[in-house]
Amino acid sequence: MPEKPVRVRYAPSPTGYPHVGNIRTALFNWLYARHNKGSFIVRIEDTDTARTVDGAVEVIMDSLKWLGMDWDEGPDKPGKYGPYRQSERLEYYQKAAEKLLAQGDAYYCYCSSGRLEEMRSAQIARKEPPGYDRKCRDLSAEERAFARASCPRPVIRFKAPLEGSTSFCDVIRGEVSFENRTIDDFILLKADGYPTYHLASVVDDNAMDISHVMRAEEWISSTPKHVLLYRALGFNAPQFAHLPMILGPDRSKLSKRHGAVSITQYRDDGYLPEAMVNFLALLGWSLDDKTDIINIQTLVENFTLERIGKTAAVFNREKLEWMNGIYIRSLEVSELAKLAMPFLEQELPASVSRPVDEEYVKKVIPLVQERAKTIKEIPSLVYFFFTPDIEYPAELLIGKKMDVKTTLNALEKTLDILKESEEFDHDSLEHRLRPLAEELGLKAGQLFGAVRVAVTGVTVSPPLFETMMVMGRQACLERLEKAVEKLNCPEK
RNA sequence: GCCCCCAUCGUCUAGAGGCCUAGGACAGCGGCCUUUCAAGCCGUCAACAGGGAUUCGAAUUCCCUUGGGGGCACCA
Repeated sequence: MPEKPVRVRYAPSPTGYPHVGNIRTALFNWLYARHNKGSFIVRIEDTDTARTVDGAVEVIMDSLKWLGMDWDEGPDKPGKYGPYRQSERLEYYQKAAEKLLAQGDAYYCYCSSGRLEEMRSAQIARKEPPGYDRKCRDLSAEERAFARASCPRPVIRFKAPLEGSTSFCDVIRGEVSFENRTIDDFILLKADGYPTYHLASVVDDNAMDISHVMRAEEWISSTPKHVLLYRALGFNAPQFAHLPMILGPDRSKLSKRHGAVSITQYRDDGYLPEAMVNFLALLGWSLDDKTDIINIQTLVENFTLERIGKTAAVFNREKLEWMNGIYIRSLEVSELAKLAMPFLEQELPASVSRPVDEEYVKKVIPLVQERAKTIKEIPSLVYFFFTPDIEYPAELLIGKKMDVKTTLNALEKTLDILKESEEFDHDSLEHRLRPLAEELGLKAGQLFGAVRVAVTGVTVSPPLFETMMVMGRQACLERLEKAVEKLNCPEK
């Protein structure tokens, strides 16, 4: 039996920016397509005209591109199954609805949203499951004509079976079964002529020859509706794979109140796409019992549905950070410098002249590469390399078990030594300053601490000698002199 | 309320009846290295939700309970 080619789709609705859950779904679909040399299709589900957000489609596509997911068919890549925006496919849904109407599998419903709302709240008050009471299901011709007069734009509902059960085989969860009496007479076509998700996705997945529907677990309870639709329409249903949910730290469905959930936020926060992909892949999937760092090619080579888990996963930002650090450290210096540029331009103080010198950035970057967890934090780690002046309180110069006198003396001696020679590389600094500490009866850390503050303005910095080297002899001497001044005239 | 799904360290997970004294990773803690901070290395803490059943043997199979999550829109 020849295997059907794998055709999977990512079907976002442009009602906002894609969050990590959506993107993880996209990633699994993409990985599955690439692993099986199949097709990855992007279909825009813009059937909710009221909630559609301008520019959302662009952000969605950008997000996919950023993460390295390419698509074979999509709104900007017409294939033989297009168009790929549901708003441009209304006729298909219309036709399907009419077929169901003609077959007696669907009916017009004239109920006002007001009545529906009242009905629902009454049901909830009575602790009954909310659902349509099927008032319009079996209207006579006269009743229909009468209703039509007051409601010229009826919706079309599916006539769900009242008895029996509907089941399907989920690739991840196995057999899932629902009692038909729990299935509502859901709406197929809305009053505005647009389809609901249920109709549209079934019609399109069929028309586009989708082999596997991979989507989040939240869809599992609407799947029997889809199965019923496939059947009524005479379509073969695809394979279903319901992916485990990604939850917030409070174990509830991810939403805005969980902070950064939009994938673009992570890009803006200085995360690398490689780290993001790696991390997301591990939310609900694993390679084996020990591998955490997996590049995208390895992911493609090894991605199978069998290794997808069933349990919802909490989005663990600390692990993402750790992983991002790993990827930052694996970058070439010039690459990291390039990635850091926009963040430096953005975050460096106004006193730093623009444009920022990329060649200088390349010299600075190696000093923070193993210290940064995100690219965004780089400016705060290196700003003193760029600012014409540094600000810090004089007391900062005085370290543990030090006082004004000893600190002043240490800095003056340091200046003397540094002025003696033009040499300013790591080794020469080391060979001259370390003995100085001993000579002054100070621990290396005490001397270097004072010099560090004098040169950088902070107590935490990259290794001192490398820092001084990159900063240059002239700048260092000037800053040391300023520090001495500060200690001499405390009011300064 | 009804329906569905799920259940291993705080978190992500490995585990398809004996390999489990339950493995890895993040976080935490301790240490080494060290001029600060990191990085790196070493070590440590920490879980099979509970109860039955099947079996010579169960984290792994079945049932119940409990817990968590999701769904129940003219939203997707």
